[in-house]
Amino acid sequence: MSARRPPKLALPEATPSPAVRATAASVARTRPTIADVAAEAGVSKATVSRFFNHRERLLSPDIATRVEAAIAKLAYSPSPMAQALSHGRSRLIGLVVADITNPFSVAVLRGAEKVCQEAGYLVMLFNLGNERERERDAIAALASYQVDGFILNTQGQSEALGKNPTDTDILQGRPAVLVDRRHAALNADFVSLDNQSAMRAACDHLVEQGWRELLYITQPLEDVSSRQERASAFSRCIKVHAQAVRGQLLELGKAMKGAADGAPDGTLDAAIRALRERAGANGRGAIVAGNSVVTLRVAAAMARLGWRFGRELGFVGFDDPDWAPLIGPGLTMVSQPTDAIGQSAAQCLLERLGGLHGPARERLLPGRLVVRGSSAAATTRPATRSQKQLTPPEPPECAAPGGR
Amino acid sequence: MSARRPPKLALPEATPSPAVRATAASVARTRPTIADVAAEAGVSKATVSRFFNHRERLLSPDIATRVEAAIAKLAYSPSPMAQALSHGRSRLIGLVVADITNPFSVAVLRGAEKVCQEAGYLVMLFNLGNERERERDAIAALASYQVDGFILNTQGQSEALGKNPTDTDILQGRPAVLVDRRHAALNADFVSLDNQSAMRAACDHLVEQGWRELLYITQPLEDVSSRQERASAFSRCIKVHAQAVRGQLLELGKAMKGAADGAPDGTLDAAIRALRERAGANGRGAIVAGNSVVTLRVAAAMARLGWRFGRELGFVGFDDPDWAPLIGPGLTMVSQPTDAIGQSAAQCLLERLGGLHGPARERLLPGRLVVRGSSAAATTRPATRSQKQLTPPEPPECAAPGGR
DNA sequence: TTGTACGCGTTATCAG
DNA sequence: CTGATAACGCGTACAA
Repeated sequence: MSARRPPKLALPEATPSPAVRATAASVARTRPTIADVAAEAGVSKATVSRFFNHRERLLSPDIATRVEAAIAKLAYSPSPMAQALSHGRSRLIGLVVADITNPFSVAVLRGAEKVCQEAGYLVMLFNLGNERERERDAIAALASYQVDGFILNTQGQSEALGKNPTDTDILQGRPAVLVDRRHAALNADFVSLDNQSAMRAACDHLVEQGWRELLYITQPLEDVSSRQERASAFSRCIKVHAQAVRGQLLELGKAMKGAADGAPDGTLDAAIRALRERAGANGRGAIVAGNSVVTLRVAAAMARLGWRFGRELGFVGFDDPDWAPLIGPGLTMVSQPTDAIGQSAAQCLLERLGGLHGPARERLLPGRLVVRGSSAAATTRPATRSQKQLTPPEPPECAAPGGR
Repeated sequence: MSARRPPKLALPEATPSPAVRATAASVARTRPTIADVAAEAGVSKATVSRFFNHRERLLSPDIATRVEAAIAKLAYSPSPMAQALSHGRSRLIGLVVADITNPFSVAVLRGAEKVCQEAGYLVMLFNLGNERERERDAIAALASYQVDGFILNTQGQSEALGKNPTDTDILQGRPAVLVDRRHAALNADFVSLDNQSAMRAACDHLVEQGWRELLYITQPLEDVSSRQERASAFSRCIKVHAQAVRGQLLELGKAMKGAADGAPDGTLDAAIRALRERAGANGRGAIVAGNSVVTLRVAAAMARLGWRFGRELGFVGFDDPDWAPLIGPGLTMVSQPTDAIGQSAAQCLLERLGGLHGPARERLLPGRLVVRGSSAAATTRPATRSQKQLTPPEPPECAAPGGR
């Protein structure tokens, strides 16, 4: 509204405006256009356009250099907006994230963004803030900007999409890659941790170290495929080791939107206590946490109880945040190749954008078990440490350190 | 190249193509255009356009409803791309982040994105990955998409910008808001933590609790204004308390790009040891960490030494990550109002976009000191705990828990 | 109050 | 090999 270029007068044969602007462009308030370059080089717009797009088709070296010079002089670069309008591709990639607060999502985002940037794409970000109803809006908003493709890390399984018949079109026929969470109604490539194998590695390790009573703690399964897959993988592991270990699953309540969800804390504490009791006095109960959010809550619970990982209870968690080595004796973690996941997703998408057709692909990347103190052999020291603390000192009331 | 709409034939008076497409649009592969709506409603494109933009100007109720119906029927929404091209505004906001890995940046991003979305803007994200040379490219790339404004959280002070004369134009005259880090060459609004007061609160607290030998640890000051401000604020605090405490500053070496920067760890350990020796046997040495990255490294060092916060050394850090309560006795932290910072930045920008002129503004938000165990009174127990551990057991070599 | 025609910056088609 | 010219989808003076 302020520094907008004054509309050109519609004088039929006045001095051609582009040229005018080009020469007067010494103090140009606006980016040079292809017309400016054309005028500067004394050629037509089409020629300049060809210089960029159809370089293979010979344009006489003479003219080519003239155009090149003009481009350099004016520091011209094509407007992606106009290109999108005309040519149909925006060189934009829409990225929808369920919760930007989740370090996993950020790590993936990072990997994906890197690849996209290197390929000349820009990322448009939409954060759902854990409000899954907004998924439709997010995709629609992105689509309205003509994004060339989508990378989706969202909850929405069947619910949000698929009801409305027009939903099939929601992607506007543009390719999409799903990350970490499958999407029933969408046929798209899928990239994720190999949850099955990862869980297997975690459980095998615990069993091997002598932990015998396992508890898997997860956020609400809801429609989130990765949570479901890990949970069922856990069950399967328990079955495999049936003669040696027992297992149980705890699904945390939904976190109240932003609230400190106080009640669940109580149930979490109780569940942990119960685990220890089930395991008996030999200290062979261990927790498996479904992701870093759960890990955080479990660690807080342990602090409240005055317990220490690797002593009262064993522990393995999914994700490997920076701080995992610093909690207690260090937390044993299944490290996800987040960067690779993000990069892989972006590459998948780029391949599709490059014209690759065919059925939806699935790319499962292996996790890596990072062993630290929290899962150290349970059998070697129950008599020493655990027994000693069998009845742990009552935690100093609620004067817990975390004054949140 | 594949499913592109076939170019309309240039038949002078053939059946008007929009209408054709509208009726055949039952299986439309492309979004409806304003022409489709116009045809459907039996009015001109201009009328439909007016329906959106100049609602106040009377459009006969009759036609208004017809248009409305057509819009609803076709599920039409204007193309922001075309609008941007024509009208000059894209409803896009460019967000440049120095390092998306930094939780602080993410938290700010979150707050900003929320406000932007609510105001109908979409965020285009560009992550610098700590490569400051890319700042120019980032801004240029975003500008090429006609973003209406910028939110910048980048290192670049004078270096990257300001040399090239065209750099003044780099923002294309579009408003920008700087977050956390000032930018010498840019005149733009600035939103940040009130570093001066925050540091003051941190130091006062430590002094009050009896810590007497302070060490401020920061990432390389380089050109990052927030680091510089905190460092000088620290010096000032030391001066204020000169008769009671002594202070020193440690600037960590640049982290090797992605590497485990092994060497600096050694110097960090040495510095911490030296601090404790300076403080003497009364255990009154305390660390102040400039942000959560430093906190992480310090915590790792403490683990290597076998020391515990609040016992061998006191601690206060900037930023308040989730895991702060879980390290040792809980870490005392200066919590930044990250969400508010992000929101405030976005609001600043929206005001500018709304036409607000005037000189660059500066908005400093207060931090909040969250007291936990790591800074608990130093004077009450040096004789008990600290003395006992005066010569800490040599750490078990480099078999540190963190197998990174 | 509504319709017509043009421009925004590019690309693609079709003559030359 | 190069130059007009028509889209792309929309906003907006200008005319009706």
